[in-house]
Amino acid sequence: MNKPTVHDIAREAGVSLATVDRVLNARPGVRENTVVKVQSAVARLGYVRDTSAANLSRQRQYKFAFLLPDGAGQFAATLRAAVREVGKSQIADRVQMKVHDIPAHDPHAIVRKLRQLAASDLDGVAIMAQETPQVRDAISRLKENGTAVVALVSDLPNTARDNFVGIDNIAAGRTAGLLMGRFLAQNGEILVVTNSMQSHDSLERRLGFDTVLASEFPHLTVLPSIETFDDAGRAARVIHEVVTERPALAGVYLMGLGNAPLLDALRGTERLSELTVLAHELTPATRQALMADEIAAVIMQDTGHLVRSAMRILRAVCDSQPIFGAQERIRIEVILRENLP
Amino acid sequence: MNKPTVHDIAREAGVSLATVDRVLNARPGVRENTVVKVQSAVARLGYVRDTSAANLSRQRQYKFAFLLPDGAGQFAATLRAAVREVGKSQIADRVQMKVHDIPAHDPHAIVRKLRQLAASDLDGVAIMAQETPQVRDAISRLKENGTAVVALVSDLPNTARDNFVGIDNIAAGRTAGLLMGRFLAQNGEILVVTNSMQSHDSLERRLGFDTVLASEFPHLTVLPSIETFDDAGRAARVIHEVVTERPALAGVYLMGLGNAPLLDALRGTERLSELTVLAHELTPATRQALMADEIAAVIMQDTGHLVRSAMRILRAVCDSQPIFGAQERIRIEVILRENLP
DNA sequence: GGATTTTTGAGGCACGTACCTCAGAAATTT
DNA sequence: AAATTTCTGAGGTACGTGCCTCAAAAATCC
Repeated sequence: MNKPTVHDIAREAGVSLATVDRVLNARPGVRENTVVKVQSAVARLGYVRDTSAANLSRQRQYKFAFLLPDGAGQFAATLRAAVREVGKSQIADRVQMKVHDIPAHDPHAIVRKLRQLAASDLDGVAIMAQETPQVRDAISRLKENGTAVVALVSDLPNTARDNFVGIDNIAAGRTAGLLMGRFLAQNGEILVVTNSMQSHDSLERRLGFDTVLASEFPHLTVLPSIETFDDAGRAARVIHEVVTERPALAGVYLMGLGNAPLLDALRGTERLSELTVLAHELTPATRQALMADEIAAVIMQDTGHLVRSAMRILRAVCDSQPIFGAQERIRIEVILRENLP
Repeated sequence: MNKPTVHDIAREAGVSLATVDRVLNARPGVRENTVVKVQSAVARLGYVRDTSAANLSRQRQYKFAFLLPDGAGQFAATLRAAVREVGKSQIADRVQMKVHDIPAHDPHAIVRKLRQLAASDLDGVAIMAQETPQVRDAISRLKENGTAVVALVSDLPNTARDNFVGIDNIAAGRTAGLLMGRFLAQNGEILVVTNSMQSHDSLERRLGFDTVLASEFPHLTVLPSIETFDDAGRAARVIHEVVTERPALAGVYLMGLGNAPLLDALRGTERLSELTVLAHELTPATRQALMADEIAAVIMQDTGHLVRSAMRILRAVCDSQPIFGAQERIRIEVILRENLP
């Protein structure tokens, strides 16, 4: 009752090992008739390719690069750590992962990096970046090169990327909206803050947030989004202005990355304790704010899942195997003070 | 710059392959001095054992059994499905997992099953059961037999089990308490329902729930727990009684398994829409209730993670390797209508 | 029916590790 | 210094699969 091997298949199908091998690896030179015989033997015996042996024999080494923005605060740092972590546990499985920093706001530098990587013998790239024409072109070039590409965290929908690994941002915005509505029973205004409304993510999150609040919690008014453009000073000024000038303010939705300075700015206004604050991504700053009851909830995506999923997808694309989309959907996690991981 | 192999280590350390092998597998017959030489070569070259090749060569087959209660409703069904799912994806990695049904309320039958399993050549057992003296003894016998044992979902703290795989139930109860408190701004009473307060899980969840509500939300009063003892008729009667006789009732916390009949009972009272309901575990029933806005939130543990974690721990115990506790901690997930997976 | 093409069989080497034996070197004891 | 014990080296086989070659068999075409 042992695990069947190719030998067993060969015997069962009444063919030779070579033929079984040809069928299993979809190599040409086997009659349709014989293919069926082998496949039915596979099905009958419940044969499953031993990936250990297969990888060993094939001597395959996957080389993947993770391109992460250098200035995106703690979230990118967590992601970097996750890549290293997953990478360590995967060297035994012949996967090599490397992090490359890219400047967040310099498309040309990103393109230079991508071109440089295209020259090396890379099997796949996971990239977290804003979509610009330059990046689009560079990704097309990578694909022509035969490199697998996935977009990480932020989708690049109009590029040649093979897949997107990240949460559904409309649903994330809807989740934030639902939480905000349930937490705030009284009338009030909601402030929405993001780095930049240029990015797909922010647009989608805002869309989801507004949709839920408008249809189900009409007692809450959502103010126009404030953009910080990664400028802590500017953020502090604008936040201070809104919080002091709007007594009806009841909630704040921090939609993007780089929450630490925004939380500091909110603390500076001395009204933080009366506000219901929602933020994205669990970082040291948001964790601390959660524990101090300054933030009501954090909506996050598990960086470990992100990295592992990206890796699995890159590998599947490299082996031109199908991708199980359902398995690769990244959860939108809601973290409160009491279920902090 | 390729992955170093044992050969490279041997060359680097100036010893033979056999010696490297003896050091790597902690076999006797190597001088301390030489051991150090080999280990430093390993460190220098960054050698990592190729698990594919190792497993292949060692020809190891792990055989694990998952003992799940037969009558625990949809959650157990989900768990069963997860075992099969994970099992399918793991046959390639030489892990064989099998589900065995055990009657939930018959300790003697459980013991019979365990004894029967102890006789077979099993490497590990994951078991979800209530702790009774009989079960305790049976687990001790399994351990003496050299079988790895983990408790699944419900801990068996006073047994010889190697580990517990499941959520921290006090924290889960606290999370429920926090959600209930935040969702309910007005005064009111909370009904808590469980199968049986005999189980560790229910006690711990109730403890966490009460602690948070008492200390932070004193405007809410928690009523004594109602036990259903898996009896749908009884549950419906008691729920109906409480809901109709207590106009101040504002929230319901369904703490245990078997939520479908309880939800039906609540629907029967026609007051469901004014109540804030929290439940555990995502099942078809709770999913549907979430989508219909009958339940405010579900607290769940990912069955896939449970099974995978149990599998990893069983394997680690079999290989007497260390267990990375942090990685194996099961998340307490909060699911709302909008972040349904 | 003969020539040609397609399909199949037999076998071998490789991958990196585990585990075995046996001889010989080195260290230790007598 | 001899005898004994403890280490070490050299070499082998095995695991299951991938991938290759070469010849033989079978099917197809003319």
